[in-house]
Amino acid sequence: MSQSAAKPRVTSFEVAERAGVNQSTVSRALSGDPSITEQTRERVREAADALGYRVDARAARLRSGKTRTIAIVVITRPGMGATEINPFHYNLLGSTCAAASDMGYQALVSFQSEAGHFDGDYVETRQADGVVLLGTSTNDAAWDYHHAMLGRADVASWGSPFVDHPRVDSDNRQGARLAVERLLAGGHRQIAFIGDTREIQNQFRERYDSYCDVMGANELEHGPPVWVEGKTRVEQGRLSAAALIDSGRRFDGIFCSCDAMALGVLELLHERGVGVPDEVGVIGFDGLGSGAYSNPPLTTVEPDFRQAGVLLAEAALGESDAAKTRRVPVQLVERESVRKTR
Amino acid sequence: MSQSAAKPRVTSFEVAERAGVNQSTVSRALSGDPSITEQTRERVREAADALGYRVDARAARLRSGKTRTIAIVVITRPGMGATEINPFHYNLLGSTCAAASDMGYQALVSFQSEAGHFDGDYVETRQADGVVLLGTSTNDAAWDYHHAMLGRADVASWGSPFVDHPRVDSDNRQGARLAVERLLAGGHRQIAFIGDTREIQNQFRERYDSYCDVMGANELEHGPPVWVEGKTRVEQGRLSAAALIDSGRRFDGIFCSCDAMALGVLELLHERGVGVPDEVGVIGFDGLGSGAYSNPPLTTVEPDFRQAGVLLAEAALGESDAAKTRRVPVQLVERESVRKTR
DNA sequence: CTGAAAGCGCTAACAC
DNA sequence: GTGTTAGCGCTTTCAG
Repeated sequence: MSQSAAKPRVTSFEVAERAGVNQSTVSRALSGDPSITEQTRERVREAADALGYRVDARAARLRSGKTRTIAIVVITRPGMGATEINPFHYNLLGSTCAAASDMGYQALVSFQSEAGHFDGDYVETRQADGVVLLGTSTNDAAWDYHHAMLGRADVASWGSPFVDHPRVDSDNRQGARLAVERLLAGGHRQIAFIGDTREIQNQFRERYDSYCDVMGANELEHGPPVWVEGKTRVEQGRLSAAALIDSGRRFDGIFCSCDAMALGVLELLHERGVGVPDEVGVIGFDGLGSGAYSNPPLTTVEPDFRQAGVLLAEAALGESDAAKTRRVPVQLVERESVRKTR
Repeated sequence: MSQSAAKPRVTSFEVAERAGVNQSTVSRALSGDPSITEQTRERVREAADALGYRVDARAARLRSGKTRTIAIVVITRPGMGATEINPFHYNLLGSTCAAASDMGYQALVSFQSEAGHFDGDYVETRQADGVVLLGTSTNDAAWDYHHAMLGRADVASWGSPFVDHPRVDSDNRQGARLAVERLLAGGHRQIAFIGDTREIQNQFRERYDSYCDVMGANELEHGPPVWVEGKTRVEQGRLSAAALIDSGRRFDGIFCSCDAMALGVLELLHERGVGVPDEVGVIGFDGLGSGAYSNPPLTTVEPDFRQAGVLLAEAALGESDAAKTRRVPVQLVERESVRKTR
């Protein structure tokens, strides 16, 4: 069929020869160096087009010392398929890629779940100028592996289970406030918090603390966090809701620490014949798309993903003060799992 | 604080000196060349560790002529945020990244929506060995831009609106068969098809054709495809379902060309007081996670995403016959939008 | 089994 | 404004 000869790569030298200029002039002309005459640049361009020449990015980067690339590692759990990854993390991934692109950077992405395949040395090996870590906080081996780099100026992260380093995160306190106040506005008074607040779950603890504050400010009692272990967040939500009901504790509202759990809560409430939002109002956190189709559609607190991507990319590229935690603004997404305000 | 001097990069020459060997020996030792004595390799390794040496990937790739990278471009629509991207495409993206990783490749990912930012020249610029194109088929400008590369041996795609090239796709005929036969098994007889079957929508037309075949084989009448334009697939589903009801045509089952539309269909049916699955059975296509939380949970046809990723990566790397369309096996995911079989 | 030498294709000082 | 000259850091013949 075709010739078995290796593709004869066209180099800048050939372009130079055809355009009748020096090779370095080709480089300058094509990279937009202003000191090149428009006329020369045009001649070079023509020669390049005629030859089908394209700059070899590897050589350009080696010589220039730059990578113009940002690495994004998404932590998942062993055995987890692409469909089981939390959509929240996909959103973060998409936003970070977009932000990187806007900043003129490429995105090298890697899904990591198992020991032996962990890798965060993108900067050391000169593959990227910075790295963004995100994904499930429930893969200890993965986070342990990456722990050491979490303080670096060229590393940004979202959702790390550690508390000893700066990060990018939702404005959890404000989000919880929005949620609880909305529940109150709907006439819900006995509001329970469902979520894991162990020390390492910093985000959830911040949401819980803020929930307690808002309840207190309204002279209402807050309860202890309700949380039952389960394989997935959805299952944790189901189990927690069941435990809450079975505990006999009275409640007419639930603030869930995340949407995936809220979806499980909604399922269980439905199965137990508890009406939402009439008997019990429910609000989640994360802005999951699935919540728009749940029964009933889930009211939730959504972070500004675009902004999240920007902050993550900037932090990884050292364009912001990496020494402090950055907060992403949140907003309430009204759907139908809370009673209407009058 | 720290010294303002540029980071003094450690090279293989310094490692060589410390280990008392030649620079080329360092390269061989570290790359696992079997001709190096275990003893020498160990000495080199120690020196490298002591100096914090890491191979510069840019230099290694330039010299070796390889990239060990696959580019993945996800086509979206202008103005679309990360949360609005169809989860189906995220799943495909995740699977392709995973497959690439398993094959020893990196993944360079790029979300593209607007003219001026389109780019598919990853192979020409030696940034990747192949490219995978996926995403929404409803961005003409983007696909027109990429059209020319769709036939290449180093390019694979999913969901292109063009019909003049091989691709990777679900086994649409088999999927439609599974769906319709399941509806039939649930006692649904008057089954309508909702979806866009214009020529360029090859996937949907295949699903429609297969639906017709199965209906015919069961001596049942098939109807014309029902489809109403709308901004999003969900809206299209809502509008189409409304149109179907308003047409007065009798139906007790709906096979939807995709889950996003099915979710809209479910919403509208609920609003109109039509019971699912008792009065009308509904099945979608794509295996969207959101379907698990819809009202009722949506029975659907799901492609094997893992396999999809493998086929896409292989096709992009020329490891399979790029000249022919590859089919990804599908399976029925039973949820609750169809009547139980007896 | 290891050393010597070449050079991947480009960018960037430095000349003129 | 353009040419000359190095050399980025590595892999890979080719010797021995």
